[in-house]
Amino acid sequence: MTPFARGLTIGKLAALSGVNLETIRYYERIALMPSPSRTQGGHRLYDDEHRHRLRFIRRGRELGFGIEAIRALLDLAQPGHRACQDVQAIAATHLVEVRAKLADLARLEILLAETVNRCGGESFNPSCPVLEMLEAV
Amino acid sequence: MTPFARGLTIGKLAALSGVNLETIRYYERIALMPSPSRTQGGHRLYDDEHRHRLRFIRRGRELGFGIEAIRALLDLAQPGHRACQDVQAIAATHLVEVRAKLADLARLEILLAETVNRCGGESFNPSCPVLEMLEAV
DNA sequence: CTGCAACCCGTAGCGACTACAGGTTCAAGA
DNA sequence: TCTTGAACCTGTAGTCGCTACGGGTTGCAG
Repeated sequence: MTPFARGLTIGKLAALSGVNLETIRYYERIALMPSPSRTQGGHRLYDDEHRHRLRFIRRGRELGFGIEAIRALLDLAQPGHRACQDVQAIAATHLVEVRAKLADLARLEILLAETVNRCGGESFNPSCPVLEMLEAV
Repeated sequence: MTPFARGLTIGKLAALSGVNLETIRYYERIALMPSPSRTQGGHRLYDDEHRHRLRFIRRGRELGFGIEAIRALLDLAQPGHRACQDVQAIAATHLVEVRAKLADLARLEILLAETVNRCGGESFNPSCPVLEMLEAV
């Protein structure tokens, strides 16, 4: 009946945040998450600030940002020196990369779909279009 | 003036195939490429069969197949037991994965583009849409 | 025959986790 | 109060597909 439910265990935080328990420890090891306080026995105890930060990280990962980008974004999100322009620069750079990957993957999909299709088509094909593509001179 | 230009060095093979020299050695280590013959001094010497196989592997990688898939495809491409149906199954599975990634990335692109756009828009925005997205409750 | 580019091997690093192994702590039920 | 066993701890190694390095050897052209 404590008024403030302080002190989430790592397991609870993991369940609550949707981030794997081992990933949380990993984030601490690479100093993306700060070291939380501990029980006398050494178990980690997290508070709301940790939860917010972890949620920020998870969202960043979902948006495809790399760890270092997220580290930078977390810095830029500090109250006091919130720099929207810098944030936008990071996001814009990331967007360019996402679009490049998207284009690559789209090209791949077309090529692959077309080749697989020629395999399963109705017409008689004695050889294998997929192997032909891989073996073509 | 040897009639058969046998015995490509690994460097020549790398240049010729567009596969990194160290990658070729890596493929040998994981037994994706067979061990070639050697000079007396121990330098690798490749022949046409190696070149064909490496080209097959490179094409497979360009199509996004994983190493184990390529290993399976190489087996299925053996003259004697060429199994188009099995090949097609591997390719179809891969296509499903490619499409899943493509869909993920497309969703991501839309979300990211929309958010970044709200940053750079003409309208006055005192806060940062990117940070807002990352911090949203 | 010298010099140096190309090769050799083995190992470690990348990114972002994930999966152990082998031990300790916590908390709920008896 | 004691016991059980789930949850936690640390540290290390594995994943994928390479890439890079260090320190040594070989090959070939001048």
